Amino acid sequence: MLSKTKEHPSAEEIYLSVHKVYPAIGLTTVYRTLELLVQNGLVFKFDFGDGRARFELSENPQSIGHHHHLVCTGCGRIIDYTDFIDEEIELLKRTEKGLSKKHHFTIMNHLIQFYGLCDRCQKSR
Amino acid sequence: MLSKTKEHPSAEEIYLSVHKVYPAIGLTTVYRTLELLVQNGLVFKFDFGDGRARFELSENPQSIGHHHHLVCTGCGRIIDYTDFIDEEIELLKRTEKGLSKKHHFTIMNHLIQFYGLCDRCQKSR
DNA sequence: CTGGTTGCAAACGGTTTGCATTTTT
DNA sequence: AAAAATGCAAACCGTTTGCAACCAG
Repeated sequence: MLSKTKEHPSAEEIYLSVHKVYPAIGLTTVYRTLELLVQNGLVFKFDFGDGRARFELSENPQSIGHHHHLVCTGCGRIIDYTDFIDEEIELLKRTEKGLSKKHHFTIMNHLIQFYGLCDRCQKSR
Repeated sequence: MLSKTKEHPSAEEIYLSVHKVYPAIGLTTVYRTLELLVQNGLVFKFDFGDGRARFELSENPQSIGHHHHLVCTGCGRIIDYTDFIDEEIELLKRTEKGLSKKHHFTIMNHLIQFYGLCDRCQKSR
């Protein structure tokens, strides 16, 4: 029913792609369905601060599901990085385990973002 | 000019508190000023996915400026945690250094969020 | 006089909601 | 027939923008 068309599709992008297959479906239904899926942990909802929510299926193999970004606070550019992931994952696993136990949370995903200024924005000041 | 009234105040909360001191100021000016400050790296802008942006001064001593949260995807509850921070900081410092060099980013802050279901939301399903 | 800052009100854009209709059981 | 799901249009709400008034140099 939900095809994975993009890395982090927005609700509207999901609507458009689903609409191709089921032209009868409306944007409202997409929103309502997404809300359900998110509440049941089947889909994750992220917010990169660009005004629209992003969604992603959580059925991925473990190796995926890491959301590590560099966000430029000057121009809003977002860079996905994959460096140092191994070390990070190792620590994150431990941290998740500890946090789950202590706060009685079932952790299903995580988001790591570094904020700063990209090369372009550093020069332009 | 900007008083630090809360951990992560929204634009409107900032407006209200500034407005008490300078009743002449308008919400628009707050937004415009915040945008400037964010672009110059003096203030950080976060998004917890609740529809409004959150801001925080970046003039803090280094030990602060860590934004580590547990976010419940069921009910939206946000828990600030401080466990495992030391280990994380150690890794983050290394990661930041590497990323800065490789992507020519000046990293000034970071955000770590774990998504999952809190104890309440696990039961209610 | 010129350029920048401000507040107000209107516009904007993604998301949510009310409600009548359709579908499902 | 009752309950659930759907689409449409309107409402919502945080944020942005156009514009005229105001202020600074």
